[in-house]
Amino acid sequence: MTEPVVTRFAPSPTGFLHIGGGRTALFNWLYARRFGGKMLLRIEDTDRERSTEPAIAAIIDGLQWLGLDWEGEPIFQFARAARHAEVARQMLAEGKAYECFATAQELTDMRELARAEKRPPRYDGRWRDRPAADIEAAHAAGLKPVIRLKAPQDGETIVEDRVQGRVVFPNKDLDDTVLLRSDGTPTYMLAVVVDDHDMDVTHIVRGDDHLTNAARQTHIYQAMGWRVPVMAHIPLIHGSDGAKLSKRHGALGVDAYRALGYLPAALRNYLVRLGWSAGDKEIFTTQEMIDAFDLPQIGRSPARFDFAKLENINGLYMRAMPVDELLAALLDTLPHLEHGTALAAKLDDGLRAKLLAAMPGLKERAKTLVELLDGARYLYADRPLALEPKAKELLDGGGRAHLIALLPRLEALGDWNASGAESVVRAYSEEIGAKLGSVAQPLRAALTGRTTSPGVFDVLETLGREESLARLRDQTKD
RNA sequence: GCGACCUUCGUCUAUCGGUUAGGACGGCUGCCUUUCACGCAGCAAAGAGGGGUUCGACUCCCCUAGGUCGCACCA
Repeated sequence: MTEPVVTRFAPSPTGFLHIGGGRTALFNWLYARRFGGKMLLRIEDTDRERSTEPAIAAIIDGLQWLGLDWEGEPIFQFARAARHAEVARQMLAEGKAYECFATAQELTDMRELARAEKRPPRYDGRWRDRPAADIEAAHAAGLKPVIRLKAPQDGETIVEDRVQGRVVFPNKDLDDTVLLRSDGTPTYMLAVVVDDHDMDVTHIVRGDDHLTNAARQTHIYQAMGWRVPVMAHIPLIHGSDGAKLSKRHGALGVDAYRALGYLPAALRNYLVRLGWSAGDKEIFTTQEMIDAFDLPQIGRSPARFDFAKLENINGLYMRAMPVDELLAALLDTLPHLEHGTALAAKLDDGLRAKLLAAMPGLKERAKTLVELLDGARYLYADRPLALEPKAKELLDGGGRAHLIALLPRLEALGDWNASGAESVVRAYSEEIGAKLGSVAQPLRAALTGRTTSPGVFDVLETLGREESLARLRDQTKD
């Protein structure tokens, strides 16, 4: 029996949950699910200057919207500062760490000198082996030291990464990491290691921007005699031009994807295939993802974010979704959609029924909820309808005559439904020897104000007799 | 500057020394059709460059180029 898998998602609340973070969370979540373990959420808020409450709320909201849950309450790293300091002091007592009184100015000079000599900027270890007397003197002078790790100076540190492979770092390239600042607060490097250890994290899955940190953190694990968790550093997501992901590329908060009308299940499906694959399979249910997910299938090269593909997958999900569920998803998302309030304000049982009736025709024509909402506008537009320019042209260019001719025939229609309306319109167009399109298009223009919509006969049916005829009369007047 | 990592169609990817290098998105044709979509059928499109190793390299090794990340008392 192996120990249970514990993964964690550990965002710093200095901004919103962006798309790369969302994917990292998804991978952690999937891995935990796959192996019957759990995912923890840790908010890395030790940077008091930049951490904000709204960011914390946005991250939690983003994860929930994406459908990714975590075990227990979120752990706030800052709240554990005393424990982190305790570990630093323990390392100091054990000689695994030392006090360093180098001033900010000294450190800056050190870096500039290194740069001038074309060496990598690195702390030179000037307090590493100072006699006790020097340290006492510095204390006596009222100086506040940082605690630095006494990292190995020779040999190499090996990170056995499950995605990147065996990565070797010469120890001479890694300097003595600061563990505790001079004000007594822990650094990220210390806090992460202590927390991952205390939380019994077995697998660390994070962006490969942390790969070199992994070597430094390995030193801390070794100094404490703790077992190093399995590491998996996944490549970052890039923008469509291969450069760093920017706003323009999709480096938006996940809440922005909700506002753009993407379904969480579709976004998950898109994200899981960015950097991970299982043969040629493209579409996965959540369960299929869980069953197929594992670390070896994660690629080592960065992927570019592609809105077109996301849109395609979202369209696939929308079309596959039962109409009542899709409608529910649309209505739930209304507060987040740009023109959502217009529909929300008019929503009643009648409109709800019309939306549901129109949904089969609507969902074939939309790739996002935004497009779905837009496509549904004719259902609740106020009379007389504002006509789009092309729709107006259609009526002015001879279409109105057809409406005038059709109006009495439609008024005479017994049962008001799509097939009945179709017979009437077809009979008329045959009578006058016109193509069906030449009659159907003006009809559509008058009924929806547009030149594209679901099938006109379906439009007539869902709109109902009164509304349909009224809209036609509106357009025959002038 | 130093270090690490990456490099298959425009994009996401399959391939785990032997394939006509496959799939998906996007693009283009066509079919369907009352519009727009959907759907269906088809077409074009790739191993960064150069050296090795091998009977045989997309696959292994080296170099070059390009890209990304990292090098804080930030996380």
